[in-house]
Amino acid sequence: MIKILIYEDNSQLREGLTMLIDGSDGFSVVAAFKNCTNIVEEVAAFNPDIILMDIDMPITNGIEGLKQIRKVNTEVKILMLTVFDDNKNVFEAIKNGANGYILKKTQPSKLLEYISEAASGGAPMTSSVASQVLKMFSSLNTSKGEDYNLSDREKEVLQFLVDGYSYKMIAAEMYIAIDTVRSHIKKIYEKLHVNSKSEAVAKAFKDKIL
Amino acid sequence: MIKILIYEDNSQLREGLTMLIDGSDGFSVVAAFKNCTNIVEEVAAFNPDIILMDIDMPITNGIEGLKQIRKVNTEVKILMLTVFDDNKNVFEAIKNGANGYILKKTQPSKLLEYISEAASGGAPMTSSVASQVLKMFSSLNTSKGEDYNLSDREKEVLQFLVDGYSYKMIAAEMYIAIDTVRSHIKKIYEKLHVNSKSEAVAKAFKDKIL
DNA sequence: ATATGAACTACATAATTGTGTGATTGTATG
DNA sequence: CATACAATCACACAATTATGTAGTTCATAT
Repeated sequence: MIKILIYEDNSQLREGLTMLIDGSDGFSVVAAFKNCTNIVEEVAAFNPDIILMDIDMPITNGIEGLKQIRKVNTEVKILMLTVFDDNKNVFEAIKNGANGYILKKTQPSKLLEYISEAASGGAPMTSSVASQVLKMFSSLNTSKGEDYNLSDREKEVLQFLVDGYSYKMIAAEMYIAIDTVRSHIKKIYEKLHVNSKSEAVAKAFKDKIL
Repeated sequence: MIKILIYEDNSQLREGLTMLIDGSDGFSVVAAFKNCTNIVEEVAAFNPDIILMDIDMPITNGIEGLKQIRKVNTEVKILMLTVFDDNKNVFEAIKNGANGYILKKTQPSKLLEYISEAASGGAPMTSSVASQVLKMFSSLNTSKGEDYNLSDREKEVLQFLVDGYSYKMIAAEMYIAIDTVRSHIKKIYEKLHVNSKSEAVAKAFKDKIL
């Protein structure tokens, strides 16, 4: 028997969900609340397997609720429910350890299926949401491709800059004169089109040089 | 009518898939091949809506096939098919622009559903695969948790540092005296345990402050 | 009510960084 | 062979940054 806890501010939907789920074999709604004000206590008290969490709720929204639970409980599966597959929320939810993200327009039969999947360790997602996730993923990972063709030695120096070394320290580490370090750095700045250490460091991170 | 192209080395499965899909209303298999040696030409010739791509194929594997198509065609939807939801392949496939990732053990009815979803812009995934994707996502993105409790104003200043502003420029942007900027920065350095601009910038990136 | 801390300003000094100009050596590459 | 370029070093000057000490104001929390 899968124990389910529901957070949904719309009372009609809340009751509808409860009836649907409770009326199905193998599923049991242990409680349903209209806000997540006392969510931590409630989760501890009812010890559910799955939480259905509406995102758009007044006072404490679903993302906040998610964060609060995850601070104390990483076990319970949390399915986010929402009307829109809006980019920002999807991202936030995933970052904070949601186990699935489904749209409210999902048909009842599917919903039960999703709950089962989540209970057995899967991550059910409406496919439009999944599509967004994939896009984010591949965009996050694409390197800018920009190539500043730094020489090997210049890359070494840049690495030291990123690691917070002063010119003097770099000179010592590389067994070269401090003026040589200056000279390398001057060249690096030209190639990266910057004119300060911190800009160079920022660019090294942003463009994933090194 | 959704036009489908199949790549699958196992002839039994290839024919099974073809029969299943071709026998369903609204779906049409335009061709099926046992390897992706000439995939670019084939895709150009048949102009399918969806490609079902087996990952585990001899000679040119599915990931390679995927890459080759994506070089010349970003429109066609590509569904990866595999026996295992093995981590590395999932990651590679997503990075290279796959539109979905489903296990071969998926029931036929589901498969058709997945194809439809992909055709309409979704990203169907077996939920166990989705679960992996989410894990990757959150692990890639997990902030170190380190909280340096910078004040709002300090965060603003740090952001300017990251953007390569000098003290003078920051003072101008924030309508405060340069000495105030110094003062904020001193505080920031204390909180981050650094003692130079570039170190602060590096830490801001590394620990995803801001 | 008082203490705490954020935000602000000021002045001074030392250290580091940024920039210009110039030079030598060795290694490729056409 | 000439040219280009990476890597090395040097000197000088200006600008920026780092650090210390010190004070005011305002809001918030104990």
